[in-house]
Amino acid sequence: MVGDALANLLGKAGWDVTKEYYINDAGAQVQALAMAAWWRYLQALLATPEGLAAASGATRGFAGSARGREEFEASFGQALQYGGDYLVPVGQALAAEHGAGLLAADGGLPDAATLAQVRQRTVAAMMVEIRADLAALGVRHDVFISEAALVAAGVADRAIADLAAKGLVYEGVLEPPKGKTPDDWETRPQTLFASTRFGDDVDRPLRKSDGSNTYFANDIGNHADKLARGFAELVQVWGADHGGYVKRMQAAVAALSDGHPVPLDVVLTQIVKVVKGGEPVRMSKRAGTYVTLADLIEEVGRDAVRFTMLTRKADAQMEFDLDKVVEQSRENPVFYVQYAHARCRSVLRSGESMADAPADLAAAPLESLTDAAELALIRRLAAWPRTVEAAALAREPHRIAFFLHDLAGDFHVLWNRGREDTTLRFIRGDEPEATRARLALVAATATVIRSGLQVMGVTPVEEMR
RNA sequence: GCGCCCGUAGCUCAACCGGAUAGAGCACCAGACUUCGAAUCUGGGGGUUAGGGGUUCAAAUCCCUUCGGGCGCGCCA
Repeated sequence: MVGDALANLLGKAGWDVTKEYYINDAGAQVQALAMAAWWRYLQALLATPEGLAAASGATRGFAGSARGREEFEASFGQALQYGGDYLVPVGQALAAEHGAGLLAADGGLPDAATLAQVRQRTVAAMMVEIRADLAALGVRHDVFISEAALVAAGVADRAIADLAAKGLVYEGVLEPPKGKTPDDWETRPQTLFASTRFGDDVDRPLRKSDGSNTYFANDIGNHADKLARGFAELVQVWGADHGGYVKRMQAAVAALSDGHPVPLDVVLTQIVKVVKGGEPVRMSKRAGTYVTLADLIEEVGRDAVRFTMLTRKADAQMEFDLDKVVEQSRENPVFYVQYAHARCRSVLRSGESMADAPADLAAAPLESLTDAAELALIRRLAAWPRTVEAAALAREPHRIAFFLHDLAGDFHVLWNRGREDTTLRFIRGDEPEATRARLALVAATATVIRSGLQVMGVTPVEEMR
């Protein structure tokens, strides 16, 4: 959400923005995920007579068991890292699509090619879920980048070769971290990137002991790819748990883009702590307290979720109290702003339906707008371009939310002044020129609110009902 | 042990990256609907900006320190 709003904000401020999503579909973690999916595949397959008939070797032993996680690990001598139910449908799909075709000939574990097939299917299924969540949030990306595809295309290796050509890659030994030395620490030479030359605290490994790339190495490829596509500035939005990762990536980008430096800004967002009635909510399906983004959006609505999330600095620790958000959904500031917009539109509709509806509001003379409340609103509107620019430069979309709240407040005040003093109403039959000026002011207010809500990805409603 | 982020009203958060009396919302109290829609408005109580020290004409903001919270610290992603 922060990235989406920030991209919108930069676009509003005049940048030509491309929103990209990096899919971490390579590495040991994903390999482990694929293995778990294969386990689910066996469960689905062996539930059929054909599947049972095709089983041999270790698979046969597994077929005769309760087919749980422990039985799988015992039969194949393979530890599973993922036990969640969410891979069950993936396993069923694999069984339906391939039948017994994904079984190993010797009845053991699948070979590399088969596992790669499973991995691809699994990642695709996960991405369907992620895209659904993104869509529910109203987040759209222009580009999806696959880590595995970049690696396969040799992008990461070329980027590292580029760094090596600059003399920034060497074989070396890292000191163990002070204080808490891991039990299994053993000193060994590694392929390192000299990130300390660009302000990092220590040099960082590029290869694992088995020779494959670290996550960092592949991510260097990811950034090299962005540089190659000619972006003048890079902005990343990461969770706060990646804070220690910022310096090394900035070092890598600085090294890759020397000669034509491209800045890399990293916006860190704190993990949202979900709270219900003062107690932290555990993400546990078993305890029945599992809370997904989809649940949240369904309960309070997309606009309220987005506005609440975006009405705070990204790097502040925050609590999201479910009870309060649901209970206060009526009092949520988002409705305050949307109500102001709806009132603007209501007035403008009335203006248009007048017998002698004033035309060409943009050219209306504004001298008649002299009331303190009118001037306050005008001043606020005049600050809009500056606010957008400052918020964009600071990478702080939350400033837009606060601006909109203040702007809506100014408008509501003016509206209520008109209830006490009828000469301050927007539409006055006896004063066509004053009406024209005020409708111009209302139109400008509506335009700015609409523009700001667009940045936040919140709907500017025509009426509240 | 080291590094990064943070600590502001009872609660959730602001404060235009050194400026004037630190502001909103929620909650609480008291008022305003024969209105272009009261999902709004008006007024009120509530702060030693975690504590201490320093720099400055000026500090929530910068520096030091103590306390408290979050995150991170090779072959995870």
